[in-house]
Amino acid sequence: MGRRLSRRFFARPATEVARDLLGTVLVRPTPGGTRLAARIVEAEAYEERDPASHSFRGETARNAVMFGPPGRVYVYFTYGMHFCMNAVTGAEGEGSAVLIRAAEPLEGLEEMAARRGTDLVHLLCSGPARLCRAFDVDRTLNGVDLVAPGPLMIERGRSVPDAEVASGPRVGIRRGTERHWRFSIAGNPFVSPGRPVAGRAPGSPPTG
DNA sequence: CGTTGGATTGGCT
DNA sequence: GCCAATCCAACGC
Repeated sequence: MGRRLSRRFFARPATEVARDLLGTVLVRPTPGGTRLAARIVEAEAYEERDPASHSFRGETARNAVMFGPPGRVYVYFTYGMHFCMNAVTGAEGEGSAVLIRAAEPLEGLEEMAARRGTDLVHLLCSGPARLCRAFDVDRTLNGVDLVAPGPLMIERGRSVPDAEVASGPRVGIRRGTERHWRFSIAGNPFVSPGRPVAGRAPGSPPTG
């Protein structure tokens, strides 16, 4: 069992937290008694004054957790069927967070596979909604503290050197595409496939 | 109060 | 490559 990240780790700008979350370990003791764990390989930063962020137009019932203390999980529902999870960052009162997009399964793969309906390891947690599905994360976990013992935590892992960090435009957004706030471990096979971002020049290189 | 479209995914052409 | 699935927050009237 690793050591949990500190509150101070999350009390920084989302861009720094997103980059530093690479290599850390998402841990989920499930109600059934299994421990699920996966190493984060891809994350995106969303700041308050960021047209792509849910917090851009101020606090609402949906995004309230984003404006709360750092280190909690903000879970949202989208496309009528999917959940995605974020780690809240920055100071309390500031609406910023990091979307956790993909992870490399480490423990509890059998349970993840059952929940995901596939045995293919590279499809278990490679995508924000896939990750939530594999980890049984839904809106009932919204607001859970990631730095305290509980149903969802993030623990220290092997740190990832700058040379292994890739960055590029965030996935699936229409505004704020000029901010290259998607961070991933370069070449890691568990990074999500994503989708091309509108407005990119034809033939521009992949963003890793 | 009605409309719109989304930080996605998987299945089909 | 295209599109349906399926809910609901945000926004406009």
